[in-house]
Amino acid sequence: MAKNNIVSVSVIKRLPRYYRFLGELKKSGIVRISSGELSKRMGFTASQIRQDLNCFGGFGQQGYGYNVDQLYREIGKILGVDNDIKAILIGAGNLGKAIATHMSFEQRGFNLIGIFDKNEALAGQLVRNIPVRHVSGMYNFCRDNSPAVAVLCIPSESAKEIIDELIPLGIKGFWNFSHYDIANNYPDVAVENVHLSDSLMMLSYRINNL
Amino acid sequence: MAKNNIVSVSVIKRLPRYYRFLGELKKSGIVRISSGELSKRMGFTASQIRQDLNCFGGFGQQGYGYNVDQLYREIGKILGVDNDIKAILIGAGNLGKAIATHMSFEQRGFNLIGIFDKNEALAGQLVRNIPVRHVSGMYNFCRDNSPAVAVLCIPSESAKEIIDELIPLGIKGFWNFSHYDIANNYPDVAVENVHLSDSLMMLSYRINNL
DNA sequence: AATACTTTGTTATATTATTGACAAACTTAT
DNA sequence: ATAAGTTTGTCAATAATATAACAAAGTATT
Repeated sequence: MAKNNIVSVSVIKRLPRYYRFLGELKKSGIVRISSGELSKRMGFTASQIRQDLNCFGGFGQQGYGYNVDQLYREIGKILGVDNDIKAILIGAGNLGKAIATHMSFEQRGFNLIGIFDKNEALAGQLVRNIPVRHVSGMYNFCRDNSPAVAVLCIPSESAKEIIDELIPLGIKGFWNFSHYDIANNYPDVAVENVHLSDSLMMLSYRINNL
Repeated sequence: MAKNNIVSVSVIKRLPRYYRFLGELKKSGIVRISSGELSKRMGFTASQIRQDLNCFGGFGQQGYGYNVDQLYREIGKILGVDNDIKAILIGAGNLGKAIATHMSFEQRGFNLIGIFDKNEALAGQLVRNIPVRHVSGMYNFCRDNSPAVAVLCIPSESAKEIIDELIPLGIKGFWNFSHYDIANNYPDVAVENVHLSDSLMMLSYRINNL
């Protein structure tokens, strides 16, 4: 009973959080939950929860609520956690290495298949059992393996150049940790900017205004 | 001419981005800019830019626009980039080490003074020239150095315990990379949740819905 | 089987955020 | 000094988002 209406970003942003909380509930052995109870635990209003979920279909049942396991899997499906999207990571500095080793890519529907850096000295080094390659090999690698996503852990100066190289190679999504703002003007390309510095500055603002 | 009205989060979220773009403009040697020109470069409407800036004061001048350097410094002041907030980091795993070495804390108003981990084996190891300490020493360290911010790079299981230990020790802000959702129910504590997994899942959603 | 209770899906309302419009104030050029 | 051209700050209009309200459809209990 999935609805084909365009779902607003405000709703999409909350989906991973639902997924996280439902995962916790599952672990606790809770099998059913009402929007009211979820509301108390998550800090959203029950009304918002029901409305959010209804963007994708009627997963609940009157008088009963939602089945935790079913809802968990439905949201997982919406978020594509069972996909197997091939991804490459560019920039094997501190952050790049940490993202490569720290993130559970498989659990989120991704498969990290290649790591690149412009520094020749890093070539051959293993990160998460993946050999770091020099960026000069990126073209051939993409042609042969056709990854769909690029994780950018590079300085902002290199960003535009790398992006312009990757899009013709078929990259459909960027997970961007660089300081550079990827303009959302590439058609049919998904962009998720992380901007850790922005986040830190917002914390700074909030502390100064407590 | 600063306004004391409560500024909405939607506005606050855009401030670091303004700061970033103004920094770039400064580097390019541009000394004045109109909201219209900024609008083209940043992808916000000119109206929004003017309204955002006016939450904090009238920084512009009719017929002229905004002075890039002045505006840059004003926003910097609002974001507290010249502060010297003492911070500690907990969790010296892959991500913790990367955040410690990668982030320009000083440029954002922070001063990283201590790193802690529950793993005894890491104790003494230098990260960004700061020795990793065992978490058992956190109490004394905070009493003696009174940091105001804690960067959490720990597993979600440990999060609640660590938070409950740190708040009585005077921590006023959390930069939270753990999977745990810090409820915003601690009075006078600022929280900035990063949730990289959520971000990755949103990218997944977007790619699946291109 | 009937009644009381729960809880959803959905529509209506309220709130918040963004965009548009324009007078007032300044700049620049003549 | 004057006139023409910019561009802000602000108010008004529109759009987006979140909350509240409630009938319909179920569950649980007797």
